[in-house]
Order: sequence, then C-alpha cells, then structure tokens
Amino acid sequence: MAGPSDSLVALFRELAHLTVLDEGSPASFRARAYENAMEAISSYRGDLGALSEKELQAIDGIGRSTARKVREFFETGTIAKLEELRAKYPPGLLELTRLPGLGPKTLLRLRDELGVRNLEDLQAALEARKVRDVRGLGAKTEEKLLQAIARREPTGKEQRRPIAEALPLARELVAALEALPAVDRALYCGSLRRFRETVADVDVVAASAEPPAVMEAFLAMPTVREVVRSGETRTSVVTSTGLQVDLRVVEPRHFGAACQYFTGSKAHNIKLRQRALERGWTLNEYGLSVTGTGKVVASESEEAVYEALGLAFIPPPLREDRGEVEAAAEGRLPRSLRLEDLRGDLHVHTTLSGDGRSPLEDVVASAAERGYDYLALTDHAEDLAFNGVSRERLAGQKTEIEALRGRYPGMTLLQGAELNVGPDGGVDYDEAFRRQLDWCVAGVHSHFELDRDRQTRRILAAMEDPTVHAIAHLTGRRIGRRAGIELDVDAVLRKAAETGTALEINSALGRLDVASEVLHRARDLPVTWVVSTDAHHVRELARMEWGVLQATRGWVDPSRVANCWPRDRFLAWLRERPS
DNA sequence: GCCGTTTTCGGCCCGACTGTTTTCAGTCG
Repeated sequence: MAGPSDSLVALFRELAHLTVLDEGSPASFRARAYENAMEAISSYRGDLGALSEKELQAIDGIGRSTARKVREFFETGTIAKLEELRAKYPPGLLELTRLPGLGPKTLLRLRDELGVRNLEDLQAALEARKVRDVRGLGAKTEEKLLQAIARREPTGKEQRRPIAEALPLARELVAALEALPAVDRALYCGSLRRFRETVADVDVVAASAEPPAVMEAFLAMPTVREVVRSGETRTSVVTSTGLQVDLRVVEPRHFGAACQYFTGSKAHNIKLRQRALERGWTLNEYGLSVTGTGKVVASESEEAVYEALGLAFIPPPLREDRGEVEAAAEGRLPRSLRLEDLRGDLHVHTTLSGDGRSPLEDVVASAAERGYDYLALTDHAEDLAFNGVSRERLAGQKTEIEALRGRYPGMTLLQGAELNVGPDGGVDYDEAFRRQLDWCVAGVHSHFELDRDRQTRRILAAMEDPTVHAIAHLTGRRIGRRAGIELDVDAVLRKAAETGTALEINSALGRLDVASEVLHRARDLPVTWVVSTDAHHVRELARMEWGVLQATRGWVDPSRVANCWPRDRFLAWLRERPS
C-alpha cells in the first residue's frame, strides 16, 4: 500500500538511522523519538496531509518538531533536517553502519582519525594495519572487520529472510534441542514468534540446568556453518542457509522471563520495563524482581510476568507497541483467534486443479478429521492457464461432491471455485454459471504490472460482483519473491464494508496476504474476514495455524471472521448476500 | 525529540559478550 504516508515513514526511518550516527549513540533518544513517530505515522488512519501542525501534535508520539517536519514534507516534498544529515553522512559512510561489529562510535573515530569515508577506504586502512593504531581498537578488531567485509553479501543479518524460510528451520532446531537430555524446554522467540513476515535472525531460548552441555551440542549440530560468538549462556551461529541463529540457555526457573525478554519487540519490552519501574521493580531476562532487594516477583512463566504488571496476557504477535500494552492494562485487547475457533476452510484445491495434489475424496476426509462443520472446494476457474477447470469438469465434480455429502452428513460441502480477477475486474465463466456455485473466491493471478489506480479499480469491480463472496490473497504477493499489486487499501476496505464481500486472510507462509498492517488498519471497520489455507495438498490444511497467527497479529476479532461462525449463521450469511 | 509537570527541564530499559582496558567502552539483541 504505497502512499504518501509510506514515503514519510521511510524518511523518518532514515532520519532515525542518520541520527544514531550523528549522535554516536545507538541509544539516542532522539532517534527513538523518530522511530516512535514512524509508528504513529504508519498507524494513523486518515489523511495526515490534511492535518495542521497543531492537529498533528495531538497524535501520540508526534510533538512540535515532528509535526513541523510532517507539514514540511507535505508542502515541500522533503525535510531540511534530513537533507542536512544526508550531506553530512554520504551513502558510502552510511553503508558502513551495516557492517556487524562496527557501531557509530568506532565508525566516526575511523572517519576522524583515518579519513575513512567508504568501504574501500576502510578496507585499505585495514590492510595497511592502520586501524590498530586507533585508541581502543586492536588487531582483533581489524580481523573482525575484515571478516565482516568478506562475508558481507550472502550471510549475516543485513538481509531479512522470509518467514517461510526461517520458520521450518526454527522448528527443526527447537525439536533437536528438546531432544537433548540436558534440555527441559525450548522455544523460538524473537520476531519469528511475533510472526513478522520477514526475520533478520532466529532467537531460540532453551531451559537447562547444564548450559555448557547444551551449548556444546548446539555448536555440533549439522546446520551450524560458522560460530559468530559463543559464551556460557549465549551463542550466535550462522547456519548453512546463511541465516543467523542466537541461542540463549537459561535455568528452568527463568524460562518464562527469558522467552518474554527475547520475544520483544524492543519497543514492547521498553514499555513493560517502564511499567516495572513505576512499581519499584526491575524487569530483565531473569525475571521481574524488586529493585534493591532482588526479591523475585515473577520469572517462571510469561503469564506471571504480565499478570504481575497488571496486564492481560499479550499474545506474541501483538507485541509491537501498537497500543497493546495500554489495551491490556484496560482490559480491551481483542479476543485472539484460536485454531479451534475455525469451523471450516473456504479455499482448498483438489487434483481437479492442475496444481492440486490431493484428490477430492482425501481433501474431504482430511477436513472431516479436523472436525470442520463446512468446507468449500475451490478449484481454479477456467481462465487460469494450465491449471484452470472447464465448466464440464466442474459439473462432473458436482456429482462427486453430491455423493460425498451422503458420507459426511456432519459437514456441509460447498462447491465453489477460485475465480481469476481479470485486468478490468471481470471474472471467469458467466454470471448464470457462477450462480450455480455455492461459494466463490476471486483472486489476482496475472497483470501484476498495472498501476495503482487500475489495480484498485480492478479489485473494487470484482468486489461488486454479486457472485464473488470473498477476495483471495488480496495483493498476490509472495513474501521475499514478488511484490504484490499496489492498491489503495483504504478504498478496498471501505468497499468491503459496503458490499459485505469478505477479504481472505491467506494462511500460506509465502503469502500471509492480507498483510497484518492492513488488518490492523481495518480493526474498527465492519469488514468480514475469512481465514483460509489455499491448500493444494491435504497436509496444507494444517496451515490454518498460520492464518490464525496472522489474524491475531492484525488485531482481528473472531466475531468478524465468517468461518469462525457456527454453520447455521455462516449459511444464513451466504444466503443473505445481495444479488 | 517526546513527555509531563512539583510547567520548562530532566528523564527516557537491561545484560551478555568481546576486545581492549587495568576497570571499562562499544556493540548487540
């Protein structure tokens, strides 16, 4: 959803980055204020450009200075302060801040004392062994920086990885750790547990009474390619895929506090620690304790930490400092979705689709095993190259479904299709044929290159079609591989509220489409959602758990999720739709 | 730079690891 506020957010991100360098401090309060402003800007629903300086200042996280910069941006297209910093710290120098191990203080000292202005300068200084002459730096630092430069491209933390890549690895590692006799429990934390769509690294916490044994076994795991650093309780490695993994080993009695701590986000934890301080306590990875005496208030479970702080338990996907701490304090957190809330799956394929891998019978049997009350079969409609299904074959499937209905009386089977949204919003077959189907989802599978206006009109047109019940994977993005179509998201959300057309939350890890930012943006709008797996194989029916986390992250209330409704209500909703 | 107030300046979160120190600063998460 590219719009003016997105470029504004990007400018503040750059401002924060440059300010850390300018002040020579990663803990710069000014930089943090810019980051808070970023959050305030991106979560503001409305036209920021229409607000006066005074109105801007009324927004939490925006003060006099930021308000002025926002106005400046809308009036001139830029921010003078940013231009000034850009001139002071050219891109070549800025690039060096991405080198692991090189912080702002050292970088500025290298610039002032050795005249380092870019990567080439630094490399030359390192090779000439001049860096060791700078006070506070030595031969080891030279070695470390040379290595950091050498492996700059493929590994390390510069490149965020899609969740679809990191999550399976994290699960394997956790399972391998839990299989160790020395390990009580293990859990992946960090941004992965918060269910961010990309991650810079994987954080794993393990509970053990014998940390050295765990570290030794961890370092010996086959996936470990390189050891970044290793201590008694904390170790960082790079895996064979280039992903960094940080393992923290704690005593079992500290497990909950450690998981809380390492799950973050940073901003969420800062809020929590402030709350602890107000109560005369200190919160760290070992627990919540009384400042001074060290008497433990809570440490064994995350639940206990939140409870002691007077907060409802905050599910990890919500921990982004988007107002969840305040909401938890006031008892108005959204009721999070649970897997068992889902009463049916409304987007699944069978072998009828060219890319489906499980036959109809198996798909229906698996859905029944999951205890679903209803299931919609949605094979690809005819316009999709290779994989699409003709009217005749769809009619044949209807007969098969009819026969299966007798065998699964407890589950309502809906015959549907996944329609293709054409460049102008038209969909497959003809209206009379589509009306014979029980349930249609419509999604974008082509023409990703159209401009934002046309894409928006295209989606709005599909939503107005009375035979379209839901829009599948709204943008068509593949995380880390293909950007989705650009859309005026607010217009789409308004249309969804107006027409009652549901928006799908696609559970495939590579999609997670609708994005959580958009879900969050819609939190107070009367939009109907469906959480679907888009399964092409029976094992992919299990993806529903990811859709649940995605919805949670987006503050989606289960009362607005159509496939959380009991069958009677769901079917009544289907019948009621205007046509 | 924001916030809040005992209104206009002071506070703003915490610890491990590393490398360079002679007691700690810088970086990272």
